Amino acid sequence: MSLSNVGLCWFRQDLRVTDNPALTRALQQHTQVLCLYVHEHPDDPDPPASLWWQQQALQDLADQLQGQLLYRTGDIQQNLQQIITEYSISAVYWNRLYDPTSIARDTILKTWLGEQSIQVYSFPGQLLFEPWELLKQDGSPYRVFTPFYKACLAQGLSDRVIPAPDLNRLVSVPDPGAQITHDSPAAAWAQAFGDQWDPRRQTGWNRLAEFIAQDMPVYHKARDIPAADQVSRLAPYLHAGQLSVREVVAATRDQPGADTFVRQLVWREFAHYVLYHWPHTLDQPMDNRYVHFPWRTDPVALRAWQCGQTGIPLVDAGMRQLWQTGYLHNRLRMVVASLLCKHLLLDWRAGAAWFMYTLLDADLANNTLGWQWVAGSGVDAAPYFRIFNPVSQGERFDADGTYVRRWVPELAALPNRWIQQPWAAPTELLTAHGVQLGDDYPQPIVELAAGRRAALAAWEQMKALAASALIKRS
DNA sequence: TTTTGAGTTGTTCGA
DNA sequence: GTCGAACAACTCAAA
Repeated sequence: MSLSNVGLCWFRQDLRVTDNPALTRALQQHTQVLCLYVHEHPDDPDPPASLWWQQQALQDLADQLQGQLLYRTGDIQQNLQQIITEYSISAVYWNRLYDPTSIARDTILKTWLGEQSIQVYSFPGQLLFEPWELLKQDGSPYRVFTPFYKACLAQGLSDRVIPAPDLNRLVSVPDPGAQITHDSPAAAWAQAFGDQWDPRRQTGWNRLAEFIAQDMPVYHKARDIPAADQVSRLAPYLHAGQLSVREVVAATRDQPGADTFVRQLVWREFAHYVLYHWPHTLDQPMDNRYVHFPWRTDPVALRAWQCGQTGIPLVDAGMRQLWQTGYLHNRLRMVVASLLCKHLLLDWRAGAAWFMYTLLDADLANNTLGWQWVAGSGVDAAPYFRIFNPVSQGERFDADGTYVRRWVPELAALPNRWIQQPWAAPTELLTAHGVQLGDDYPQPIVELAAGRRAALAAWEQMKALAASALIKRS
């Protein structure tokens, strides 16, 4: 096989052919293009749920490339070195990522490739705006969502989508029909995902059309009702880059309800923007005072939360939905996170790690922003006094208990009056409906009013500690 | 330059 | 039962 003028398109979180600037440009510049994916950390003994999605998405991408996707595992630099020689690569193309680990890696690779006279071209593919494009008048980055959102709208949300290129000049790879082999989460766990989700791009695209027609017109209200499930469910497709955010914006443009939905897409944008400008927020609070927050360590409570055994029905329903489906409705993400950080005073980073492990859409930037928001330590965070009461939330957003009954079947027989707070129900009523608290269903792990007071007290304590630390320093 | 008002997602208390 | 106020501190943009 003679190869000349070969470009390498390195796929990362852009597992698509349409609206893929790196792939399109590589095909414009080269007579032949090699498509590559490298799974950098194989042999993870306990892979997260999102690896299941990634594996399926890769297989789907390989199908779209008529099998011509070179799949490798292990160190990226070593793989590139070998591939460059083997395939006579003269230039490398990729779409940019904005998390600190990827930036550090890509920077090193760019220098290293340059030293070998290999051209490197990187492109904007993951976001609507490059994070350094949107700044305040004074040249510094936005810290508040709404001004950021307005700035995005003022710039105009691009809906220019690059059509799928002609793929008949891809380099043939050995064994193109081979399955993408990947370490995947435990078989039984993955099985449950397969029952719920189809990670192929076309399915995501179909879901988008369905969402726009059926759900987006009422999205502003219905998105808060977890049982209604009238949300897009596109996050995993967006995270893997099977759909580009520009495609989604373009499809929703001028359709009823688009404003509210696009605002959510801008939140995704803001999350990546914040992580780019303040990479330390990955595990450090944006608000310095929170360095002094008195987080507790309580593995038993953390485990109860993870397993959906807190004895608080709405929270347990959410945590079970998360574990069983790799997905959690947005409102429940807030409710369960608030219970962990506020009532239980457990470190948001423990909750964030669990979400990253269990969510099929596990996205570092979105997850970090969300948790810091709930904890109160982040950019434009929830005020300290906003403590979600899972009973009130249940009565407001799951008034007929549909969602709780779906995921906490042991309580299904209880009347609406008590479904959100079985501990308050008369014992004889519980007995009559076959519920023995502490036996069929746990006693609540925390008394909600006391937990709220403890959270407010912890906040006062943090303030005092932060103030005295400030005095000591000055 | 200074001031002002608003800022994703809530709860409780008291009138 | 309903309703408004209070709950910090800071950022940002417009007036």
